Amino acid sequence: MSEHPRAPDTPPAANFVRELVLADRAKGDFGGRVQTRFPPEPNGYLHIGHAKAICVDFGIAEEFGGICKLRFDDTNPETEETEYVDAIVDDVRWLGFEPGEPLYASDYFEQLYQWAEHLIATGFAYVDDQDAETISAQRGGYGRPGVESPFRSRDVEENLDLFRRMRAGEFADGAHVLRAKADMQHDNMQLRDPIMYRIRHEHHHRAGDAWVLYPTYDWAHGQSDAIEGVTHSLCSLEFDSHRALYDWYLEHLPLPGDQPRQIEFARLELTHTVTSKRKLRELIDDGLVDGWDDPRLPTLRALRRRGYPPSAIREFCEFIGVGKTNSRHQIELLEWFIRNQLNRTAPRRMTVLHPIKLVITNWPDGRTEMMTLQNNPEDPADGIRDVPFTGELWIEADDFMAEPSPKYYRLSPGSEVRLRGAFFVKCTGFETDGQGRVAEVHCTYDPETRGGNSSEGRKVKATIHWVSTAHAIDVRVALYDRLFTADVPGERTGEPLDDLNRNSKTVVDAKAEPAVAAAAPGQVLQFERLGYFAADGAERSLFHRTVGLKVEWANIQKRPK
RNA sequence: UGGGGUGUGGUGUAACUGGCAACACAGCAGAUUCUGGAUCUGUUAUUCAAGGUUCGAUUCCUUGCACCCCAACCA
Repeated sequence: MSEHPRAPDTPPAANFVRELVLADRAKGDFGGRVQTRFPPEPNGYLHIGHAKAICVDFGIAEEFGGICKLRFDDTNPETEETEYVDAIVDDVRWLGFEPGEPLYASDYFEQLYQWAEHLIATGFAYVDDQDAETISAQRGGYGRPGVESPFRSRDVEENLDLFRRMRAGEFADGAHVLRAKADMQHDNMQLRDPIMYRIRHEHHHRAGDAWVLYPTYDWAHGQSDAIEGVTHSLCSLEFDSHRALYDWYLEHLPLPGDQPRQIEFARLELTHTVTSKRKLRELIDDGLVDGWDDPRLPTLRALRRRGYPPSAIREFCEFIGVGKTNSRHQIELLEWFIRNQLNRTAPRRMTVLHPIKLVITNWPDGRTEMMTLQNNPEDPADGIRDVPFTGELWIEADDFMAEPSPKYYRLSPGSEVRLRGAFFVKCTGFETDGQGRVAEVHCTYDPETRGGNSSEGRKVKATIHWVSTAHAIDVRVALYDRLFTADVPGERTGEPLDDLNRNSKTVVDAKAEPAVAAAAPGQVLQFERLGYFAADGAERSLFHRTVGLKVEWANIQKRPK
């Protein structure tokens, strides 16, 4: 792992979860043990928001010498699939954590059932015959008490009988539910006799057809924690009001060990993107992006394809900390961590995205010379390579201006620049095509500057990249812009898609130096002066722009004259 | 409408449980540079509001205000 931007000997940033765990240990709770879990529902792919949760869940456990397990919260057979299970395990591992053998809430269905009977027997649960609408209406509202179900006083024997027959499959979906007998007057709506079981004649991705009775999240979650020996059950803020119910269930059960503690923290949100499963799915289903691994998406699969190093994502997550404040981090900060990492590790190559021809008029006809360039000036250990140089090169269209604006110090008539690692060249003229666009730039080179330095100490203000036209290889480069133009997609209208950037992807045909052909699938290169680019995992010669370099020039142009 | 949570520069996060409000990103200025990158130096800017307690309040008290979550047989 690379070094953290924080000074190495400063203690880890304060973090309220860490402090709560510390306090529990000081009290001797849980026998000093720390165990957490990462509990995704296998109904979609993991995204950057999950990455933070994973870092927190695994991170806290690791920090205290405890363990963290991956548990699938697969209590709803309608939406869950094995495909997602495999992808999630894979993503967790890619991020850099060892999920071990995954656990499944569905493996606890029998124990959950037994505990449900225990609750019935002790008078804390009952079978309700009413439909969802009626139950919802009886629940009351904010500031209005609920009214009790007419089935609430059903006796234990009848409840037990009905519940067993529910399990046996005697009833249709929705005919009965099992409810906790808590408090219909409670200020916290979660405690107004919540549903524990619903009947679903549905195939389960793991349990198969063994059950028609499925536990709800609230009934399954804390109990699963208890079964596994979880000590600290970390979840996101919206479950705050569920904590009372989490505790209620646990307090009414003969637990095998200590009662786990739920702690809520703020999830990660980023500007210019969305993480809701519904929106993500919509983008894909409507063909607005090319699939779950489209590099514009915040899914882990997409970020991986785009070339984001997992270690940089982890550093980012550690850096932003853990708190209870709802907030949205600027995507620029994440990108800073990505660049910071890649700058040290990505080999440099030259690729011209928008080529125009540069002709060196005093270069000997037909001559090729090999220029030696460092693979990474930030890491001399990365070695050197030879790049073929000739009298006809591709250079970036942006690197020439027929009428240079103030402060522009690349190529323009009469100016001299350095061709990276090669020679100084002086512009002597240019040709335009029929529409007045620059088609070809002419220059002369100074043979005394071979390697890129003038012997008499002459300086140039700019260095540009180049590719010999005779040796260039053709590559396709996908340039990505923000998927959403607004910081907070949907903030104005309530509909994120209203802020969709319709031009978030541009694919250009580019010219690259020969060494680019050797890029391994997934490898990230720095195309000099342009940014970082990841070789596609499947399509050779396709590169995805991971992130651009910072462009000072853009700021210069923005400044008032 | 009842309950719960949260408010610190432009953004995000800290401040040893009352003692000079700090760090990072972004911005600006300069140095340096064979990437207008990176690096280095400097710099602008912050405690939701109003009261109170106190020698002293981001921290404690009171009252407001703003935002988020909760009335799925989703998680």
